[in-house]
Amino acid sequence: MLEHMNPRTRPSPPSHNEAEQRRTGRLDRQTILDTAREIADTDGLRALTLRRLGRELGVDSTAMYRHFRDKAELFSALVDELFVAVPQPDPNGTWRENLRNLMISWWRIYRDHEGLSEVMARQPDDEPRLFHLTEWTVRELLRAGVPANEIGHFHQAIYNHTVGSGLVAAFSPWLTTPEIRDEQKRIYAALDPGQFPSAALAAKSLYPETEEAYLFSVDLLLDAIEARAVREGTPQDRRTDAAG
Amino acid sequence: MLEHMNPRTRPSPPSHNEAEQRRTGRLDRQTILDTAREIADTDGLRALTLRRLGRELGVDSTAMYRHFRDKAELFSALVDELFVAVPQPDPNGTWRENLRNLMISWWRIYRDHEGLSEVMARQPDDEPRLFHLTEWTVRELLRAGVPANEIGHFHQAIYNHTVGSGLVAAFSPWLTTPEIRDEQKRIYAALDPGQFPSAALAAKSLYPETEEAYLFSVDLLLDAIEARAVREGTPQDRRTDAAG
DNA sequence: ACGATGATGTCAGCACCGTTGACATCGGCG
DNA sequence: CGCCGATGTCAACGGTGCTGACATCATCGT
Repeated sequence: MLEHMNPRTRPSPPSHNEAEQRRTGRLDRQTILDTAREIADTDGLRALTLRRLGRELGVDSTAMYRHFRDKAELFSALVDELFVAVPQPDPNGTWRENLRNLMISWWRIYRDHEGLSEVMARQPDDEPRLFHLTEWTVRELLRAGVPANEIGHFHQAIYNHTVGSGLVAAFSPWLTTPEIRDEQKRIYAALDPGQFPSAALAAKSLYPETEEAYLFSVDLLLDAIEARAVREGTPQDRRTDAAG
Repeated sequence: MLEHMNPRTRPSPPSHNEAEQRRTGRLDRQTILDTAREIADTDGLRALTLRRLGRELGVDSTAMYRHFRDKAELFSALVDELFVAVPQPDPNGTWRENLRNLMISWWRIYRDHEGLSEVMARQPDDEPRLFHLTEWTVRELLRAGVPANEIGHFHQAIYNHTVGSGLVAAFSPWLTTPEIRDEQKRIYAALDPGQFPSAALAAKSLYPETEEAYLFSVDLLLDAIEARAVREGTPQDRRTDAAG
């Protein structure tokens, strides 16, 4: 499969001394990744081009090919880095606290890196990072009392809501940028009550602050999970052993 | 603002006779839109280029500029068309039925047009179509008993979940394509139970069928909304008058 | 009937994109 | 010292959205 790599890319030192710096060029996988992330965070995904990256690094636009097979591999490494920001659940926390914290820190990665959210969401689910996220989510669901054979639906609901809300926020400046939110509020307040009575009535409450709204929806979902888990599975909170 | 349009684009006949066909060229806004949607549905968003569109229509790649100011306007018209597929809520239905149907048909648009889902999500919220969707959602929430000043959070939860799940599905072939789903199931079943005990335990239930999983999450969310609405607002189901 | 007019499609070409093959450089090692 | 491999550069390819100049051609007022 990977026996004949791109001869251009010879990424890692052939397991020489590990900590040894490849003092070869001014370029460096990590430097490239840092700059790339900065560009994406600042100016969005479309601005993250190899030419821009090269300009930013004072290097030719094709120099990156010595460190990454192609742009896709660069993206992959980029999001791998981001997901380390999701902390391991606290073994002493309740399942609900842990699930809540998981959903929040996960979502915050999307919020903090809007430009890369699309790339994160497209990253396939067989990466080690995502294995951990799944493991943690499933563990807490089991602790909540969800039967093992129903975990999939609950897990999917959480995944969809978390990643989905992250994507929506990243794609919807009118939900996240305060000035645009205010503008939208004004638009809805000025709606014709004859045509849109309900929206006009609730106009003042529409377009709430982004994180506050997400936290609300997380608690909403956790309420439902709790109710279902109690109804369908073992009600009490169990320790980490999930052998039931 | 629009006083001096792109001289190239002279889109609508100057309100001549309305139903009169502009028998001018072989091209036509509607024909372009149909072909564009077909390309996006078949081969994805990246395949939808002006050159491909022109080739498909037997026309130069720049001919579309006579009917759309630019590609963004074409996209905008494209998604405007798609949202008509969300049917108006049944006045005789309960709020829960109506909200459920709304969330399902909305989501199905994303599922049925994966290639355009990204474009749909980026579409700003001040389009007439979205006004209607907001109006309908808010109306049902009011009927559910949610107080007007808390509608925003509930509405945002529904919007995030619906659009978010649609985006996730569109971005995650490993969740939607049956063969890839099975492959993923196998990967999780073969996980090291020492390292990922919970995930290994629930492996068989992970990666459920896409629509079934979404329906589950919808009911989950509606459960929570119902519980909260009853707790915080007027419990009973009211008729369409939202003047409370 | 006819010529003006304006709508529509075509063409060449711009700047930008990711990517490749050939080349220059340069440092460390035998 | 001299090799050689790793790294960066250069020119170029085919792709993208888009523009200005041009050609065509139906319609309409005279």
